[in-house]
Amino acid sequence: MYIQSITTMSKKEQIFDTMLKLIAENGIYYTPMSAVAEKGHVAVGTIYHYFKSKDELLNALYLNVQRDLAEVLLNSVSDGVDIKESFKNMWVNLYRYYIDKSDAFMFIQRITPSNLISNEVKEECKLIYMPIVDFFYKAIMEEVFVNMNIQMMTEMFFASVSSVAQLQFLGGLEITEDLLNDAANAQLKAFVR
Amino acid sequence: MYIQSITTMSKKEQIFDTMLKLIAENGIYYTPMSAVAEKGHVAVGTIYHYFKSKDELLNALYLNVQRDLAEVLLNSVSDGVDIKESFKNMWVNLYRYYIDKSDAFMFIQRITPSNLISNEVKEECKLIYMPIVDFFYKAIMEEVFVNMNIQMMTEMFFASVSSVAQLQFLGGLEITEDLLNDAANAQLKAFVR
Amino acid sequence: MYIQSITTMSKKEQIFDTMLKLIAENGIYYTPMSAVAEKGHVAVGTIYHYFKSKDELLNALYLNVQRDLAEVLLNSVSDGVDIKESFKNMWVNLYRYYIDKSDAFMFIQRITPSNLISNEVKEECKLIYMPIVDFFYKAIMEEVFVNMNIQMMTEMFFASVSSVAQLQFLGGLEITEDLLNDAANAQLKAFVR
Amino acid sequence: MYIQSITTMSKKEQIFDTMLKLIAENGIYYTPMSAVAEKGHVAVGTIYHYFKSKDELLNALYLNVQRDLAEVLLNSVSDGVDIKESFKNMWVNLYRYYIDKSDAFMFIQRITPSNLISNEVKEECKLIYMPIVDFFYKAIMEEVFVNMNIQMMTEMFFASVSSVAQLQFLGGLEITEDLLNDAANAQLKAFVR
DNA sequence: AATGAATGAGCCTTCATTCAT
DNA sequence: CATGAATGAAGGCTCATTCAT
Repeated sequence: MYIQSITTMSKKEQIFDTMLKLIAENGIYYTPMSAVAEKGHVAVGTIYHYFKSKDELLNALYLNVQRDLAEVLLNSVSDGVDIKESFKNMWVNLYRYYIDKSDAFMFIQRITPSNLISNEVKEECKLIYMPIVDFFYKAIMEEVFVNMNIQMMTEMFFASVSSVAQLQFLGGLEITEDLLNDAANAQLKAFVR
Repeated sequence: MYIQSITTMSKKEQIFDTMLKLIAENGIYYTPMSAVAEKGHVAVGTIYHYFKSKDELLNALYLNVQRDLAEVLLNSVSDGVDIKESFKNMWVNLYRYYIDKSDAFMFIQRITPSNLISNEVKEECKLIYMPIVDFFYKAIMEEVFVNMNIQMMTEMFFASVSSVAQLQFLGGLEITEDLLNDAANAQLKAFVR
Repeated sequence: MYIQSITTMSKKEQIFDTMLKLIAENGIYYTPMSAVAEKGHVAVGTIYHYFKSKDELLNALYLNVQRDLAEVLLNSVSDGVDIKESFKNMWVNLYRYYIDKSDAFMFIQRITPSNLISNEVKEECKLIYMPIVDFFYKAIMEEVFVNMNIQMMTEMFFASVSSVAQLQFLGGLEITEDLLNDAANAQLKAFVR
Repeated sequence: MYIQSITTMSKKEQIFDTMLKLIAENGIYYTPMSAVAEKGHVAVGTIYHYFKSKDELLNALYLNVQRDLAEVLLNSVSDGVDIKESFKNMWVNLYRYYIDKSDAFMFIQRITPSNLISNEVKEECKLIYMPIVDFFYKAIMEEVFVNMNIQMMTEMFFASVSSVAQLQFLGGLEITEDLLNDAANAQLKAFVR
C-alpha cells in the first residue's frame, strides 16, 4: 500500500499542480477539466477516477494549500521566541510563501470569494488553523496583544498580508524589504497593547 | 425626450441592480445573462443593446460601485475634522456601506480577483480614489500617520474593512459595535505614529 | 407623385446601394439589417417601412440588378449588326459590367445558389430576359448558331462570362484584353455552326 | 484499434453525409450544427470533438467533395484515348456525378461564392486538380486545343457543366441525352482549334 | 415618413461528466 | 488503473422584426 500510495500520490500531485497553475493563470471558470487533463498529461477519466467532480477536486486542492499555509505559519513561531518577533515572522514568512508560490496565492484569492468550498472543508480548515488561533490567544493572555476578538484578528492578519502580496502581483508596486517591514510593523502595531 | 431618458436610465439601472443581486447570490459564472434578463424583466437583447458584452456590463457595474464607495469615503472626511477621527469615520462608514449594500460588497469581493476588469476601468478607478490618496498624504504630511507607502496603506485599509465585513457575512461572527470599534482602532493604530 | 417618388427612390436607393455593397463584402448572412441601416444612414424601421422583410428587400434588389444586366445585354445588340459581332459585344459588355459593378456581380453570385429568390421574381426575370432569348432564337433561325436548346445556351453564356469574371476577382488572374477576346471567341465558337 | 478506427471513420462519415444533405436542402446558414447532430444521430459535442468549428467542418467537407470530383475527372481520361473523346468523357462524367450526387453539387454551388473556404484548402485543391490542368496542357501542346490560358479554360469548363446541371435541378429543363451531347460538344468546340 | 429601443428565438460553442474498452 | 470518445445541457451573443413615439 505504501508503494501504491506513492504512485497514486504522484498522479494526484500531477493533477493538483496542473490545476493550481491553470487556475492561477486563467481563473477557475476558464480552467476546464479537459485542460487540466491535457496539461497534466492524464486522461480526463483519470481525474474522475481520483475525484468525484470538479468541485471535489477544488476542495481537495484548497485543503492542500491551506495545510501548506498553516505549516508555514506554524514554523514561524517557536515557544521560546518573543511574541512580537514571532508575529512578524509569521507575517513575513506568509508573505514570502505567497510570492514564492504565487500560484497557490492566486488560487486562494480566487476560490475564497466563491461558493465552491464546502462547509466540511471549511471546518477542517478551522482545525488546521487552531495553533494559529492559539498563538493569538497566548499573545492576549500574556498582555502583549490587545484583547480583541481572535477570529477578527486572524482575519485582519491574513487580509493585510494578502493585500500587500496583491500589490506586488497586480498593483505594479515593487515591494522592497523596507516596505515589507513597514507593513509587518504596522500590522503588529495594530494588535499590540 | 427627457421622459425617454428617464426610462432609459431606469432600464440600465434595472439591469445593474439585477446583475449585482444575482452575482452577490450566485457568483459571476452562475449568473447567466439570461437570468439577468429574466429577473430584471428585460429581454436578453435589451441588455446587449446597452452593453456590448457580459464583460462590458461587469466593468460598467464595477465602475458604478467603485464610484459609490469613493463617495462614501469622501463624505466621511471634512477639512476641519481631526484626521484620526476622519480615518475612523472612513473605516466605519465603509464597513456600514458594505453591510447595508451587501450585494455591492459581495460583487466587489468576487470580481476583484478575476481578470475581468479592464485596464481602462482600473485607471479610471485610480482617478476616482485620488481624494482618498490625498487624505493619506495629508495625514503623513501632518505627521499624524507614519511615513509609509500610500498605495500600501490604502490597500491595507480596504483589506481590513473587507475582512471584517467578510466575517460578518460568512464567518458567522456577529460584529457588534464594540467589535467594530476595536477593528477600526486597531487599523488606526497600525498607521499612526 | 413624381416628386415624392424621387424622395422615396432616394431612400430606397440608399438602402439598395448599401445592402449591395455590404453583401458584396461580407455575404448575405453577414449583412444584418442593422448594418444596412447604420451604413445606409437610415433607421431599421425605415427599411421595414419600404420592405416587408429582409427577403423582400433581397428580392427587390435582385430584380433591380437583373434589370440592369438585361439592359446591358440589350444595348449590346442592334438590328443591323452582325450576329457574331453582337454576341461578342454582349459577352464583353456583360463582362465589363461585372468588373465595373463588382458589387452587383458578387451579389448575384452569392444570391443565386440560395433559396431566397421567390418564384414570382424568377418569373419576372424570365420576362426581362425575353429579348436575349429572342436574340439566340434569331441566331439559330438565321443558321448562324447551331440548333441547341436556347435555355441551355443562355445558361452556358452567362456561366462563361461569370467564370472569367470570377477568375479576375478571386482567382488572382489578371484578365487582359487578349484573354478577354480568347474567352469571348471561345464561347462564340461553342455556339456557331 | 483497427475496429475503433473504423468506428471513428463512420462517425465522421455520418457527420459529413448529414451536413452535405442538409446544406443541399436548406443552405449553409439554415443548417445549424444542432440539426446536423440530430439528423446525423450524434451529439453536438461529438461534432466538435472531430471538428474545431462549423467552418472547419465545412472546409473538410469541401475538400472531401473536391477530391471526389477530381477523381471522377481523372478516371475519365486515359493515355491512349483521343483527347477530344477524353474531354467529352470528362464533361459527361462530371455532369453525371453532379446529377447522381446532387447533394455534393448543391453543396459546392452554395459554398463556392461564400468566404468560408480557407486559403489553405484552396491551395490544396489546386494540387488536387493538377492532373486536370495537365490534361489541358497536353491538349494545347498536341495542337488539339487552341492556345488559351489554361486556368481560364478549366474555369469555363467547370462553369459549363455546372450551368447545365443547374438547369436540370432548378431550371425545370429535362436534360436528355441529346441535350447533354449538344452541351458537351459545344464546350468542346469552344476549345478545339 | 422616420426613428431606434425592445424583443426573444435560435445559433455556435463549451465543458462537466459518463462509460465502454 | 487509465483512457478519451461521446454526450447534451447550458451559456454568450446575434439579428430579424415590432411598435410606440
